Amino acid sequence: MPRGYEPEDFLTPRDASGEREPATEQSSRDQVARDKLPTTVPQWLHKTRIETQLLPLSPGRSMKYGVRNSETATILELGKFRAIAQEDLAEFAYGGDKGRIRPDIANLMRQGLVEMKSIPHEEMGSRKLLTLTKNGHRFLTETQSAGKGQVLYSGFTKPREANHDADLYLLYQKAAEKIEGQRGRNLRVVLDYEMKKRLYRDLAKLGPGRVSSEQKHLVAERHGLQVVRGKIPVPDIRIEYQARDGERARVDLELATSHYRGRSLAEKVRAGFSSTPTGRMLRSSGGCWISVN
DNA sequence: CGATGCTGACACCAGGTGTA
DNA sequence: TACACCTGGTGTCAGCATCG
Repeated sequence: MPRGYEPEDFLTPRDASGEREPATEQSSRDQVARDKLPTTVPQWLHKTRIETQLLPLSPGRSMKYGVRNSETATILELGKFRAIAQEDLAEFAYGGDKGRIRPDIANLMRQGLVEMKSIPHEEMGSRKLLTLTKNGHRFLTETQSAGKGQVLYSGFTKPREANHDADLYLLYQKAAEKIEGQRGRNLRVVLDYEMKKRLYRDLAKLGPGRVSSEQKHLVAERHGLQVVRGKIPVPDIRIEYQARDGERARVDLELATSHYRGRSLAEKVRAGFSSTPTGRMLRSSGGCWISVN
């Protein structure tokens, strides 16, 4: 089911110049693919094939890339979440069709746009995670494939963080389903990295030394956050969207992993975040609750 | 009385910003 | 680029309250 962005939100000079394929030329296979594309992918991506040439990162030959619509959608998802488990991507982005995801991933890896690693996992032993490479990041940036203001990430971090990022993708899917059930649209993903970056920048602007409680409250409020016991807890992921009535709305979500201590979780709850069980529990129980701030 | 859950304190780590 | 300083995250231990 396509969800989210309006095509005009993502019009690039290429789109405006009419290079987009006419809808009438869509094959039935493309129609099937459209129905299974990731939830955060703009609809026009279902119809395009991007061929672009990127300047070399270092002196040498420039690289020319040929990427199918479904592949662009896939790297866009990877850019938004930094790391996604291959099986989760197959389930949500390809409707469980592993036969379709394999050639896409192979093509992206062959072109050096995507990287795959087997990351150790506490509960699952290990799992195959995918992430964008630097070239993949440049590809999305220069083709303007992501929406306005959508921050993209590339490269693996530490194993625990990579697993955490991958779990957030599952969490997002659950929440997005609920938001769209309430007629929310134009969903945008904000990870904690981005929120912390903005938050700390504003706190740093207040100058050296101790920040007063009042100043902290003002900064937190500006970012849609709350001060809890002198701290500003940042949610793992924020989903910004357009609510049914047209108003901008957001949902802050926290992934409650097994190592979470009572106090930490209590602070998050006080700060108004929604909580959900670990990735595996998400998969088995489907449990997730959402509160709109 | 023991199990359980919550909380405080502490240490260490990672990531961000500002500055020299 | 290195460093200092800030933040939150994570892990451990211990004390306290509650419950069966």
